[in-house]
Amino acid sequence: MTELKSTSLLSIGECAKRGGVAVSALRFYEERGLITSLRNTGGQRIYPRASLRRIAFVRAAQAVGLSLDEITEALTTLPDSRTPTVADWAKLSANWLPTLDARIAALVALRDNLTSCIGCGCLSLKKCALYNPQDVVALKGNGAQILIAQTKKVNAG
Amino acid sequence: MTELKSTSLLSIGECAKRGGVAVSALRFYEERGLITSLRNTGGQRIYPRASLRRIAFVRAAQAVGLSLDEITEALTTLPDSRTPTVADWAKLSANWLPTLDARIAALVALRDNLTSCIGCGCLSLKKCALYNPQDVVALKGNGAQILIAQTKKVNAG
DNA sequence: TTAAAACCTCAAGTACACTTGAGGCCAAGC
DNA sequence: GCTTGGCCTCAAGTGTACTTGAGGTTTTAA
Repeated sequence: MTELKSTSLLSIGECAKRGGVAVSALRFYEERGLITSLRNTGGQRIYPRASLRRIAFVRAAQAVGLSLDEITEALTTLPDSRTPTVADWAKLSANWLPTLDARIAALVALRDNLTSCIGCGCLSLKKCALYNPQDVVALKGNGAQILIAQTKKVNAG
Repeated sequence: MTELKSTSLLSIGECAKRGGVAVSALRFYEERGLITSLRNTGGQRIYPRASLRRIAFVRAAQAVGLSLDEITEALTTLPDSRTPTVADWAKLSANWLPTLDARIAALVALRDNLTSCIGCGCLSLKKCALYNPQDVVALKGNGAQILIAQTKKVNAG
């Protein structure tokens, strides 16, 4: 119920609600350097409205499959000295397109392989996605590894 | 090295190599009830060749985005009393198609939204994927949250 | 025969992204 | 003024999916 001001300043609770994240997540993001906050005289966090876009970026980037470390790195390319413009954000987001495309392509390939396997009963064939680990491993390669949670390190041995 | 027999029995190391997983992962899968093993006289695990398909299923299911719990549940529908047939596996895999399709659709939607946002500079609009938390939240819903799950960095060798 | 490689169990550790809890301060409404 | 709820910090806990380590046994190759 805290409106703070009718201006563009938000309390952490308001910011969390509007940003679609938990209050604890905002504190965590700040600790990780993903977002920043100002403080009021009582020491409580206040956020300019522009923070919402930054939060939205973080969430969208997570949906694309980036880790918080990667997102942090991406955010460092934003200007420190001024509020980022639409063009700044667009530039960042454009970087996701190849990743997204790759992720989509990998899933489509898996689906198509499954479909053909199921249709033709070829499950025992080497090229079957179900039988050939390489097909699945390929999904983990450069940029798509998020598809399999906790990818282990590949033992070069 | 370890050929055990030229029959269809595999040591855990062989099984891991052929299945594309780590030895420790096989032990972990067994502990979780995802796979089973026999033992030789010395107490070491041996696997029938059919285990490879089960392992492949687990890995493919992970790529689809299922958790180990979900995979365990799916596997319980397989017959206990006999080695699963191609039809058994095909039936299980067919269940993934809707999930896969949904996952693909969500990513495509995100990509298209980004593309149009970037193209038209609409980043401030309510319907922008970058600005509207709901769009991102939808990607996390039921069964798709793995897309946002942990990314562990792979030291590319 | 013997040394190394592979395997065993059990416990603890790792990584990510948060959440929860304890103990206490600040701000708004009645 | 007082209560209530939001907010604060710091530490510890959660869930997933494994990996790593210690200490010891079995198997295999020379």
